[in-house]
Amino acid sequence: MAMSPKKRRGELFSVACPSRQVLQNVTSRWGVLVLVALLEETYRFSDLRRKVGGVSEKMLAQTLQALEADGFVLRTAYPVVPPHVEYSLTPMGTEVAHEVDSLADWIEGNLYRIMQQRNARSAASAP
Amino acid sequence: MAMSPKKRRGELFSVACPSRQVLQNVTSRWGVLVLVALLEETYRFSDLRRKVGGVSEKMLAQTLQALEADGFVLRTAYPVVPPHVEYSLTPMGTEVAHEVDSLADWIEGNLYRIMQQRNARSAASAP
DNA sequence: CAGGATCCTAAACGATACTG
DNA sequence: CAGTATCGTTTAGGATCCTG
Repeated sequence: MAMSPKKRRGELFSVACPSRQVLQNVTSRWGVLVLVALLEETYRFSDLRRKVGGVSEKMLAQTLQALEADGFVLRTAYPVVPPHVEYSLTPMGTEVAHEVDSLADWIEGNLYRIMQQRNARSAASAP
Repeated sequence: MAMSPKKRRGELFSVACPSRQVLQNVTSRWGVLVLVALLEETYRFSDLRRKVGGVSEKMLAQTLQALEADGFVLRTAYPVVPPHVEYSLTPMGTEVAHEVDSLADWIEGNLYRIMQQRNARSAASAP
């Protein structure tokens, strides 16, 4: 793991930075959930759809394709009938997934705190 | 700080999980950039708008309000004319921002790898 | 300067139906 | 089963004008 003594960021704030698209794929509404789910285990399409509550077929397919194109998700299709397709994380995908997982973890772990903050504010502005 | 030895997640996959909304605010297109920017320093509205390339007034205001409601961003208005408003991170905001920053860092640091993966795939599917 | 109000377009999203 | 195709709805997002 590289240790940079200095933060060398600035590209991200540029309109044309390619990182932005990747960031969008990874942090999209369903992208986050798919990555976290696949971190636990390999899933078939339908199982993943059941796992990730609320996702439509279309969005799941779309999300998986984007993540696959970025090299984060590996799609393995077994030539049988009926079709059997498995989705898993690539080594690179596992790395991002850990980052995303860490963020999701923080939020879930601090949800109570966040909610209190929220209530405190609405109470203050609505006496 | 609580130390849970086990991963206690699953709520996140539920359609009604409140974490999802917070996650959306934090990982939204502009939310990420705002958090990372404010991690470096405090910004005024217009300066932040210049810093975050491509954001419109409306979206910046909207993003800041969402992050403020979640208790991540502190809005400080000085009663002078013309108006002077500063945005900074709350202690809690600093914590999430570090998570987000870590993710953004990973992506920027691995962008070359990701792009190569992408090119390798499009070359493979288009001979 | 910091936004709110308004209007409008493009994109995201979801439900359903259909196919290999 | 694992999608694709189509359609209608909703939301995100941007441009512009306006005000304290």
